[in-house]
Amino acid sequence: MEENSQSATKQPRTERGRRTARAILDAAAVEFGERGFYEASIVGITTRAGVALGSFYTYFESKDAVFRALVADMSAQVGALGAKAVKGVPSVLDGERAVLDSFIGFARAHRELYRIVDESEFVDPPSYRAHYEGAARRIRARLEAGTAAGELRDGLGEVEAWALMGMNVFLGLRYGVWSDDEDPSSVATAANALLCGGLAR
Amino acid sequence: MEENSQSATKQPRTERGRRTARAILDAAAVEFGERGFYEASIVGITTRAGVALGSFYTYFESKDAVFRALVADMSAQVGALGAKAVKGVPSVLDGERAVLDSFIGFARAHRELYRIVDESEFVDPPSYRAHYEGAARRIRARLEAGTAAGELRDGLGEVEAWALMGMNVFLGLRYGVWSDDEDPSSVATAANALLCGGLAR
Amino acid sequence: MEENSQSATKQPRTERGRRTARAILDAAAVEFGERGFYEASIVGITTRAGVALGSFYTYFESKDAVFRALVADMSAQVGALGAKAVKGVPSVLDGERAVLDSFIGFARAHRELYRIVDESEFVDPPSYRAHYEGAARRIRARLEAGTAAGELRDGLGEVEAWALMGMNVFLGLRYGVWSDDEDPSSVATAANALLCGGLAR
Amino acid sequence: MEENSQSATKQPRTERGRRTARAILDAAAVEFGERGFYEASIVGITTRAGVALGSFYTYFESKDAVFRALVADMSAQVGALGAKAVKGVPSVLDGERAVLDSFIGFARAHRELYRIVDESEFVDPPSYRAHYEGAARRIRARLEAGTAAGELRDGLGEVEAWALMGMNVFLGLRYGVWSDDEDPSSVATAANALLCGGLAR
DNA sequence: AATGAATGAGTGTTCATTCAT
DNA sequence: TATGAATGAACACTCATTCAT
Repeated sequence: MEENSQSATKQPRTERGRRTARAILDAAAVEFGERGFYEASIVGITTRAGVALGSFYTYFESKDAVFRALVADMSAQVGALGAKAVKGVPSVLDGERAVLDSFIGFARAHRELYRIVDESEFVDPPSYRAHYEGAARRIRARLEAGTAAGELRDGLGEVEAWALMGMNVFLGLRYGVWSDDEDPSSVATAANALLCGGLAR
Repeated sequence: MEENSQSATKQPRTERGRRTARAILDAAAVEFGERGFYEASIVGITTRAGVALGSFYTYFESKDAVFRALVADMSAQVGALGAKAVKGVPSVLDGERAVLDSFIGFARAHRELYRIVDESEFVDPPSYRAHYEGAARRIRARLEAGTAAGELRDGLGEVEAWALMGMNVFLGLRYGVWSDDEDPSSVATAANALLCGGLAR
Repeated sequence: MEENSQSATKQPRTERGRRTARAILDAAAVEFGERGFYEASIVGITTRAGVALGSFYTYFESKDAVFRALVADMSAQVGALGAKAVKGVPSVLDGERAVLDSFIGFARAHRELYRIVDESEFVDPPSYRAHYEGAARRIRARLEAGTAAGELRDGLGEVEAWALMGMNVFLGLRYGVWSDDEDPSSVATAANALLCGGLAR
Repeated sequence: MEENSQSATKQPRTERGRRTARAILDAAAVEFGERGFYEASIVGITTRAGVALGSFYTYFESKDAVFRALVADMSAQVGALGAKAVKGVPSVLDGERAVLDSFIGFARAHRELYRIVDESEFVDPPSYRAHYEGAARRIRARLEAGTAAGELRDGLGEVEAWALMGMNVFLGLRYGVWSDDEDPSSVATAANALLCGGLAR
């Protein structure tokens, strides 16, 4: 749980409060990840967190509010992950491979990611849009930097960013969440070949 | 609504029954599309369909059952759409462009598509997997045919199919459902350039 | 239960439905009368009515809605009672005595009256105002008719109507609801003497 | 807030404690007056009082207890008000006019009076009875004194006391709490005319 | 086939009260 | 004394599903 989950939460004023709030947020990630937003229940969350039902409402406005906090948090984690992956990699294309590689690994370690982020399309559409528009913006910035640096061709923009994001998301689902038996870096390499030179002979 | 929605439905025996069942299924598509599975209600569906609440259960086992029928139906429509788009197009790459082009148009005309198909990830995971695995299989078959025909390079397989599918899905969301102001064929052309030769200079 | 309780209720379409709705409304009068609005519960009502919890919501929007319906109903009953009491009595002062007499009797027979009408001051102030403003209006009309007929003195208006209403309400509470041991007509006679000639020697 | 609110309160031992207790009691009057007993909350009270939630229980047993303390307090204030109004007025009838006059003024200045006293009918019936039985007793004593003094006729008793009290209560509600646009003394004069000589021509 | 009344399990949320600090 | 975190009982309301007509 990173540090940007303050939205819609009632800030704890003591250390003990901080621990409780954290326990609830972590438990919520597990509960939502396992059962989905609608099947999840507040008692389910508080039971997992080992606190009383009422304590939930000491720290969160509502079921929706924790969910939103969680989406925002995961969104931030994914963003940070990408930034870290490209850090220090001079080639944009290599950087994108690293991004996908680490993303697949992350999806494996956080199988709740898709359950939560994707369900925000139904629970809180603004969160969903914010997540994907933010990710697309970051990818686009990287592509444009690649063009500026002479590594990538001209004219790259939003369409290419969304195409690349779509690739990553589906490969993360298929090879991160749905199965463990492919090596993330082979998948990333294969996808990267497409980015580098396309599919044509 | 196409004709393959028999799964989990109780087949009507009279013409009147057929009309009622159809009215309910169409209404369900609207209700689920507008409100999502969990917010949708059976009364909402029957009210839209102009029939009594009880009539719903004359034709469908349960709320889940209509939903599954709907997903299967849309999945089939999308499949048929792709098949139609590539029909008679000799080049695989051109075919893929046509697929994306028509898919964006379809998403615009059927904004409920994503609301329904994507939500099956939470409502009925098998439907969701079936939808995407089926689509990936069809794309893969086309790519392999391209390789066999000498148009595409060797070694294309599942990864490329999923990458391509992810591109299409996200471009359909971004340029089909979320906004109308780009020309589908320009989007398809830009994405196709990526497929043809990648992003590198 | 009189016939003006349609407000905020979902009208039953069958005879069976009508019976159920009536049973719920009657049970609500008992429950609210015994426990007060806030201590009363919907299960308490439906249990008394011998129907399932859900059936409550088939006929009433909410807990507030039944309560409002009940207040309106009782208000109408009290109004009708007064009209009936003065009917055919030529003297206004005699009529007012008859009104109080029958009102005390009514309060005895319907001990829930005060619990319900008075609590509307807190649950639904508009209902409360409507009840008392309506009653005051009717009393005032009778007083003015008395003046016009030469029986009562000039200048009688709202103040006298409210004064008279206050008397009746408190005597109804004291001698109707709180104790049975005074004869309603003696009370009414004593109060009427005050109306006729005041308290002075 | 007068000084007789000790019932069911835990007496503060320090000056600081006394201030806190007073702040809470005053805040409770406002909270109950604005929101009614059931909608009022302890946090609402402590927030208004500017103290921590827990401090409430340092000075009061329970929510009911503050409420009872408040009712007792207001009851005493109203009683004192009446005593003061008749003080030094030789005529009982003039005294009663003065009582009503000052009572309407008091109701204007303390709009929470009715909200609190009347709601005790539902929250704590003994408080309610005590309030009205006490007031009736005092009125009755004044009337009997009037009879003894030869100013009022014989046979005045409980019925007349309750009648008079009912008048006052409803006129206080109508012209004190619900509207400001009548002059309290005109209202009191009109009501007094009724007491003096009745309504007949 | 069609209708709509009846059912009751399920759950989010509130809030008085307790208690460790 | 003062604080505010923790507790959990209680309840209104929803809605999928059943079933008598």
